[in-house]
Amino acid sequence: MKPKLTLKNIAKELDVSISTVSKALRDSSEIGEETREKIKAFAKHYNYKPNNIALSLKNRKTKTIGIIIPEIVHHFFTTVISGVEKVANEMGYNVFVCLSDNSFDKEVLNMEMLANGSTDGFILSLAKETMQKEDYHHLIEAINQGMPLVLFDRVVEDIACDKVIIDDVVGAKKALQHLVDIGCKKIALISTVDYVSVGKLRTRGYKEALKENGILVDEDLILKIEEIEDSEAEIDQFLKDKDIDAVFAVNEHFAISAIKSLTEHGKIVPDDVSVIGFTDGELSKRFIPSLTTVNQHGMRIGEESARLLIEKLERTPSEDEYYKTIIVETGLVIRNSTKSKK
Amino acid sequence: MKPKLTLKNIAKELDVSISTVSKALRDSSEIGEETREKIKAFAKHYNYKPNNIALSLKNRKTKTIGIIIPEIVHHFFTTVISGVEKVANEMGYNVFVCLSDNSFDKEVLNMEMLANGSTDGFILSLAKETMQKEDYHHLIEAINQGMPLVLFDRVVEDIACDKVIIDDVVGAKKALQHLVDIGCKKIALISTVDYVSVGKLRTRGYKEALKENGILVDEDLILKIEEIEDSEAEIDQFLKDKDIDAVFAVNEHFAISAIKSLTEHGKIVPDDVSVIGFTDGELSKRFIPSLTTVNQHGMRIGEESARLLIEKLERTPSEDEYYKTIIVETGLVIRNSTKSKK
DNA sequence: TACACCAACGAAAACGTTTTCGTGTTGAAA
DNA sequence: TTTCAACACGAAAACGTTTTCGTTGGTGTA
Repeated sequence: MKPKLTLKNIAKELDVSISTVSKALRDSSEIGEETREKIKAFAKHYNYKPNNIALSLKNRKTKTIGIIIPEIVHHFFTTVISGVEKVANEMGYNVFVCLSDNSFDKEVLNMEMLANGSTDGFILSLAKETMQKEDYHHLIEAINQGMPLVLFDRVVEDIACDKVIIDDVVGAKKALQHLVDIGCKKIALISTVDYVSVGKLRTRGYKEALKENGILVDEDLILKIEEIEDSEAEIDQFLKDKDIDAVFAVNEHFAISAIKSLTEHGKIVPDDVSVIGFTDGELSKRFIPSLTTVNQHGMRIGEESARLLIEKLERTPSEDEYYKTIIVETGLVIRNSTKSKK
Repeated sequence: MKPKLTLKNIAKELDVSISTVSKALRDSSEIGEETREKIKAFAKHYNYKPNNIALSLKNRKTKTIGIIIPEIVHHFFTTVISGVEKVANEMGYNVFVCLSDNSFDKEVLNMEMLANGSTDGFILSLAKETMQKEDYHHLIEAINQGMPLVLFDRVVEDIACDKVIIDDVVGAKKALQHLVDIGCKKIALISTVDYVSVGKLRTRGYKEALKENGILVDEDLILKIEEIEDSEAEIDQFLKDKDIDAVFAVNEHFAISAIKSLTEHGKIVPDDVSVIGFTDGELSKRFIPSLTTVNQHGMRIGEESARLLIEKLERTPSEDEYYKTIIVETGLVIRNSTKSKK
């Protein structure tokens, strides 16, 4: 294990000063051509690479961004990471991935770890627990420290930062409109509890779409799930002998549980009941019947978030601050869990 | 945006020297109790946190580890990340996640980025392209630089480093034995091309198990898939009017494609044909019929890898080097895509 | 009184860079 | 011969820490 090659080493070896080496490698015109070439040849031969940490310390920027997500074993979030990675790498940035496990404490801890110089900025989707507690002091603190922050997907209105979200309401309405268009009238909703922003918004879209189509909202047809763990039994209990012709679920797991339950109770999907999910994952694509879903475009969300963050990082901070909210459009992917248009 | 609090700032504010502040905060006995308490109170009040970058530079270690994976939108790899994160955080380490997209060039690039001081060591699963090229110079280089390296899942024998793998051969044999035990005799194999180590090993397990049970290996029953993109059509073509009573697939996607194809050609799974997959993901759990699979325990692989790496990082490098290979046992998860024992 | 010793603190180097500001050596113009 | 650029290079500060090694002033002992 040879000692790591540094400017100092090169300088000593070539009997010049450290500054000369540094300048030569950066093609400064201050250095004579002969020495410059000699130094560059030497550096190349011994594969010199400047030490990132030293650079970070000097420049007071690390060229890395941190992303904190509630859980990684979740198709949507992995596509977001994928998008972030992509544009980050294109712009010469590294990505720190941290998991909050939906825990408030871990989220705060992660932010503190990353805020101590490891990272130039954050991309964050809030933990469920955080949204429940409504305690955002760690976000405020980071912003006050001058750390740019981009929230995505699970955001909260009153934090002054950039945001990337999808049109949850519109997305839900698209799904509902499709169900209405194919002739459904008794449409059940399987959602999450209201403090998860997406659950609330999609529920709103569901209700609005129904009203717009002159259908009465029946609260008995709405299920709100707290714990994803035992959702399957809960959904089965809920759907059992309900008189419905469609189900709109706010994620693919709920959608699949619904299909399972319906099938077991002798109903045919999509002939008797049509089912639409949210989040277009592997599951939706490969399930039989394949699922009609609202596509969230996680990759694009990641890309936009990273772009937003890096843009802010590379601007002079003197320019007056303003924050954007980018809304990534959802799309409806029509597959086999819904009837075809009549 | 107030200027970041540093030792220097505190020192000036309290009219002591930088070293005094540093020592006070680290509870050195050199500092008188009065000043010590004063400094600690000040630091706490203004929420001083030492700058990570400066610490890294000073200590020549970053307390972060890098993990490079071929693709993130893949249940197995996300569980591995999850495992790595878990033990890394427990030990006070951060995790850099990088994606190689199965590209050799991106893998090399990622390693170079991380090797320049950003990271104390690597956890890596090789890109498909790398295994095909059999070019491992970047690994060798990293090791020579004194960067500990742990390979997992897709490993290559002759690199001197720690490895965490599963017993692919044994896992495949477990699956095959189960198929034989429930009375299957004409068992097809859907695998990947041989340069992907896991494909080769699972194929070997398949063949060995057949031989041990006195069944002839029929090469016509073996399909090797190059491109995952159009695997569905390829599998359908392959299975169409084959006379078989079981399929063993080296991942869940192939398994599901097989079930689809079989079902479309009028065969019932599992009554007519039993299907076993490898990698126990969401898909396997929720598909109908749910899939019998070989469970790879990605989480444990991640945990073991991180433990191995950190152990090496925290040992004095003087101790004589030796490398471990940890084999994480696979388990057979029996669900509904295989007949019950006769 | 002289000496040693201890407690409490500060100066400075080091980690590996970049960059500003010298400084010494040329060559040519006056 | 003197003067002055231009050229080629080096010294040193800075980024924020930790740590080694002083340097004080005061106290106790012979």
